[in-house]
Amino acid sequence: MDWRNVDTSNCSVGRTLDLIGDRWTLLLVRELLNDVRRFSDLRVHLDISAPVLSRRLKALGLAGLVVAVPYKEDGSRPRMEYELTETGRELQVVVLALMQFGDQHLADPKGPAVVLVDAASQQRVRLALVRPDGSVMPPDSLRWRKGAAFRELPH
Amino acid sequence: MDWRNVDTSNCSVGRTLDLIGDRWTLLLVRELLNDVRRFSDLRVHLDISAPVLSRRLKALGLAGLVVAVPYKEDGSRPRMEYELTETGRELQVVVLALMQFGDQHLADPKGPAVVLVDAASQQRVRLALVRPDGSVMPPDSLRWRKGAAFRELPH
DNA sequence: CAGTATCCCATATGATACTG
DNA sequence: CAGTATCATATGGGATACTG
Repeated sequence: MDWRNVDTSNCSVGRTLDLIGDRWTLLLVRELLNDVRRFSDLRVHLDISAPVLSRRLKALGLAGLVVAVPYKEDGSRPRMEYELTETGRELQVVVLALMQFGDQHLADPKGPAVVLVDAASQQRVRLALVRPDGSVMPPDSLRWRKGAAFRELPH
Repeated sequence: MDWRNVDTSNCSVGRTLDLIGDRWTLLLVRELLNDVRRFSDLRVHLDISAPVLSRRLKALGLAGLVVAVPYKEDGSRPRMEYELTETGRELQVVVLALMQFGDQHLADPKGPAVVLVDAASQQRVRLALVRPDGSVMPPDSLRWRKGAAFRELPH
């Protein structure tokens, strides 16, 4: 398959980048994955301006990745907490991929700031390519093939 | 671990986003991973303007992710081909993560345009979290723990 | 044709000031 | 305090015109 003839207007990489390909969204997702849910916590921890945070949350809501759920503390007005939807939580793989690349190639010489572990075994885990039977595949034997919605480039 | 106290200025997610977190770079990496290597091929296939393509290639070169190697066709002046370095090729995991999310949640109802297969077995493959022994872990039992370069947030 | 320099514009961001 | 409206600015992108 010559990739130059693939109609990439239909490619999931580009579609996903349209959704989350700005400087803040994935950092925001990282926070939400780690249960930072309140506007002011997000604002302070990300060091993001309030208007931008507000807009990003709305955009993610519109895309169905985040929902606002009200909570109430004694004596104060109800406020909102923001949490990832099931779909939004699946962005985890993107955040982890960024983290894995950064840890390997841009990291602090001392090592990673954060490591990923399996809650059950406490072993460190990583992203890898796996076959349907669950076996791990070497990254260089990956091939891209035409899928159901494949389109040749017109002309 | 309360993530609100983590000093995220040292986080690999953010560091990687600084490097490739714009709307073009990862699409460019997708092309390079698929052996589209020439300036004009990249320009046409991505539908990107020449100045931007030029700037992105330079930036990626500076970051050590891409190198320009000269080639010569009979009768014409030598030109450049752009290819990913070993480090650059490791961005594959990021591109695949975007693709996997998009295929699952933003895709054409007909299915994915492109599928990933293992060259040896021709089986479809996917990104998953695996333990050191190569066994696959369920995504919801993932935990983030302090790593060697962990820093608490001042104050 | 391969690539770059220049200029212009769209968009994203932050500061500030505001509302409930 | 939780958020939003408004505005100024920075950054990234494209059009055009240029060089070798």
